[in-house]
Amino acid sequence: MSRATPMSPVDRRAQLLSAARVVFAERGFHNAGVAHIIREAGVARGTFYNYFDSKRVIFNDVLAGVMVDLVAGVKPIDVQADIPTQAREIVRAIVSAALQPHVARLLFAEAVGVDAEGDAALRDFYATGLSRIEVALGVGNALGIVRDGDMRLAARCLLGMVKENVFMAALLEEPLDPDALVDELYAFMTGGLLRVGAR
Amino acid sequence: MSRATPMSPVDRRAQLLSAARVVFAERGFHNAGVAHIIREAGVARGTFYNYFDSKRVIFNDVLAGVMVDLVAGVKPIDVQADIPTQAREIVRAIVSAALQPHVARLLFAEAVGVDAEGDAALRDFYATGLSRIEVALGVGNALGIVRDGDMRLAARCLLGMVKENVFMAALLEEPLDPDALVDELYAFMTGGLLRVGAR
Amino acid sequence: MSRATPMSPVDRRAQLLSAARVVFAERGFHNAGVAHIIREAGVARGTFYNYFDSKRVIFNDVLAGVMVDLVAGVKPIDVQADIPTQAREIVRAIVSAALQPHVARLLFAEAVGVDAEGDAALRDFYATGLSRIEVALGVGNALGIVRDGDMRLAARCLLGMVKENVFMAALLEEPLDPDALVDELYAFMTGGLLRVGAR
Amino acid sequence: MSRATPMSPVDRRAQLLSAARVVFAERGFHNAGVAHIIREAGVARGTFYNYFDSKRVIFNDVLAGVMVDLVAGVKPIDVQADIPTQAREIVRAIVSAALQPHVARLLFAEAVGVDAEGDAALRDFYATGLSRIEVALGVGNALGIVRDGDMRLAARCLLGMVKENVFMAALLEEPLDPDALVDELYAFMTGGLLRVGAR
DNA sequence: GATGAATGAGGTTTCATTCAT
DNA sequence: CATGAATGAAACCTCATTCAT
Repeated sequence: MSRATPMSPVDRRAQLLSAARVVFAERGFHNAGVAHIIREAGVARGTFYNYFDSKRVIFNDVLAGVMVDLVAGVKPIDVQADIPTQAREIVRAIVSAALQPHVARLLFAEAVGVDAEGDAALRDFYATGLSRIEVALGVGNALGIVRDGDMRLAARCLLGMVKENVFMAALLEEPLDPDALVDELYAFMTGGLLRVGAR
Repeated sequence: MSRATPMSPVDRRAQLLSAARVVFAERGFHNAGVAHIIREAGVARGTFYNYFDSKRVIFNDVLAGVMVDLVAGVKPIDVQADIPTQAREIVRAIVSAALQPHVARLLFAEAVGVDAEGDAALRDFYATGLSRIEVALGVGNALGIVRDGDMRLAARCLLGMVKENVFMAALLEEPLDPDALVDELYAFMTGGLLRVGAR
Repeated sequence: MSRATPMSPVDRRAQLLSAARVVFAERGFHNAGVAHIIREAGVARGTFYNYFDSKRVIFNDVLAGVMVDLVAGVKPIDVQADIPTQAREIVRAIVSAALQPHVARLLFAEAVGVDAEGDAALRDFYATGLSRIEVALGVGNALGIVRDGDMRLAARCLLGMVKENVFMAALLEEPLDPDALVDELYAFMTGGLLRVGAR
Repeated sequence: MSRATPMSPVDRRAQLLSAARVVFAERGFHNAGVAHIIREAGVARGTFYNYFDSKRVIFNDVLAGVMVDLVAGVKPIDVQADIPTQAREIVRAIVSAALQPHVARLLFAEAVGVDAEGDAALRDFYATGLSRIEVALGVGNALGIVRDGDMRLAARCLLGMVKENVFMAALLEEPLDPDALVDELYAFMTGGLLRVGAR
C-alpha cells in the first residue's frame, strides 16, 4: 500500500486532531471509532497510535482545543470602559465560537460521562469559566451595576441561557443568528422578562 | 444460582425499569451494560430480554419515564389567578423533579447521540416543552405581563437557566436548594441582572 | 391466564405432535423454536415438557410419523401378479405421501445433521427402505425381469429419482403431478433415456 | 496466545474459507460456530471478522466455492463427437467433485433452510444445472439420441440418481467407487432397469 | 396436569489496541 | 515513521429447559 507523505510529527498530530474533531463532532465520542478518524485523516491504524495513546486521549485533546477556541474571544473586563458593550462582546464571542459546526454537541453532551477523568476535566473547565463570570458579577455588584443576589446561581443562569440556545440550534440543526440571541440575552439581563411593575 | 421468586410481569417490568434508571443515571447509556442492570435487579440475563427487546428499548422507556416525571408537576396556567406565583410553582416543580438523583445527567447529557431515533425523541420532548413555554409567554405578552421580544429565544433562555443549574449541581454532586434557585430565577425574570438605568 | 381444556394425555400428545409437524415442516428443525410449537398448539411452555423431554425428541417423533406415512402405501410385491403395475403403485404411493406439504424438505434436508443420534435414525430408515428395494430388485433379477447390475446402486438410483423430483418441487414450491412423474419414472425404468442402439 | 504470523489478506481469506469448508461439512451450518472455524484456522475471533461479515456470509462463500468445483468439470457437449462417452465424462466429473470429503452433505442437506436468501441461491444453482441438463436432453432428443418424454422430469431424475448415491455414501461414510456408479448410471440411461420385453 | 416466569450457557459481533514487517 | 493484519475482552442477544405456583 502506498505510504502517506512523510510529515513533521507536529503536522501529523495536528492533522489527526483536526480529523478527530470533525469525526467526534459528527458522531460523538461513543459512536465514533478510531477507524473513522484514520479514514478521515487518510492514515493507517498504527500511525494513529504513534501519536495518541488512546481514543480517550485524542478526545481529551480535541475537547481542550474546543475549549481554548471558546475562551479565546473572552477578554478581561475593563472597568473603565463601557460595561454593557463589553458584555455584549463577550457573549458574541462565545456564541460565535460555540456555533462552529457541532461544537455545541461535543461540549454539552458528548463530553459528559466518557469517564471519570473526562468528567473532572469538564468540571474544571466549567468551574473556571463560571467562577470568572461570578467574579465579574461580584465586581459589577460592588460597582452598583449588578443587582444583589446569589452570584453563583446567576452566573449559571447566564451560562445556561447561552448553552441552551446554542444546544437547541445544534440539536434541531437550525441556524442561529448570534445578533438576535445577543439582543435577547441583553434584554434579559437588563430587564428580565416579566413586567411585574406593570401589574 | 438460586432462582428469583416469580413475580407478576407488571412488577418485574417496573423493577427492571427502576434498576435501569439507576444504572443509566450512574453510568450513562454507553458505559452501562445489560449486565449492570440485571445485577442491580438481581435477575438473570434472559429475564431481562423477556421484558425488553434490547438495551436501547429499555433506555427509551427509562427516558420516557423521566420525562413524564419532569412534566408531571407542570399545571396549565390559570390566567385568573396570580401569575408570578404560578410561575414560581412551575419552576419549583420542574426543579424538584430534575433534582431526583441523576435525572439531570440522564436527560441533559446521556440521552444525546445514542442514535438517530433517540435524538428524534429528545427533540420532540424539548420541542413540546419549549413550545408550551413559548405559548405561555405569548399569552403573557398579550396580557401585558411579558415584555416584547423573541419568545422562542426567551423560552430557551428560561429552560437553559434551569437546566444549567440542575446540571451543574449534578456534575459537581453538589446539593441545590430549589428555593434559592427559584428566588434567583424569579429575580432574573422580573428584573434581569444589570441595573443599566443606574449607570 | 385461562387454562386449556383438559385433555386426555394421548390426545394432548397427538395435538402437540401435529402442531410440531406443521411447524417443523414450515421452518425446519433449527429455525423452529419450542415457542412456535406451543403457539401453534395453544399450550403453555411447561405443558410441552410434560409430554416431550426435548425439542429433539419431538422432532424425532415427528420424523418417525412421517416415515410411517411414507411407507404405509408400500405393499410387499406379489410375484404372481403383474409386476410393472405393482411397481407403478408403489411409486405412486411414495410420491403421494412425500408430496404432503413440506414433508420432502423435512425428510430430505432438515433431518440431516441435527445430531448423531438423529443421523443414525435416518440411516436406519434409508437402509431399511433401500435394502427392501434391493431385495425386490434381486428377486426380479432372478425372475429375469430385472437386468443384471449392482442392485445396491440401482436401488439408490431409483430412490434418488423420486427424492429429487419431490425435493425440487418442494424447493421451487411448484406443483408436481404424481402421474406424470410415475410415467416418466416408469419410462426410465423400462427403457432408460438414451437410444444408443439408434445411433 | 501467541500471535499468528501476518499473512497476505488473500491467503488468509483462502485459509479461513478452507477451514470453514471443513467445519461446515463436518458439523453443518447450525451446529458449527465461528469458534470452530477459528480454532480450525488457528486464528483469533477478530481476525475472522476482518475477512467475513458474518457466519452466514462465509457459509455462502463456501457454498459458492463448492458449486464452482462441482461444475468445473462439466464441459459443453460437442455434438460432433461421441455423445455417450461425453456423458460418461460429465457424470464422472460431477461424481468425483461431489465425493470430495463432505461436499455432498454440505450441498444436499446443510444448505437447505439456512435462510430465505440461502434457499434462493440454492434454487438458482440447481435451476441452472437442471436447465442445462434439460437443454442437453432436448438437443439429444432432436438428434434422435434421447427418447421422448418430459425432459424436465428426466433431468431431475438424472440429477437425483447422482445425488442420492453420493449422499448415501456420505451418510453411511462408505466409500463410493465412481467407476461403478458411472457404469450403473450409464446402464440405467441406456436401457433402464426392467426388461419389460422379456416378459 | 397446566402454567409461564426465570434461567444461563452459548452464540454472534464489535472495536480499541498491539506489534511484526 | 508508517503500515495494517491480528488480537481478544467484552458487549449484545437467543432459546431450550426448569420449576414454583
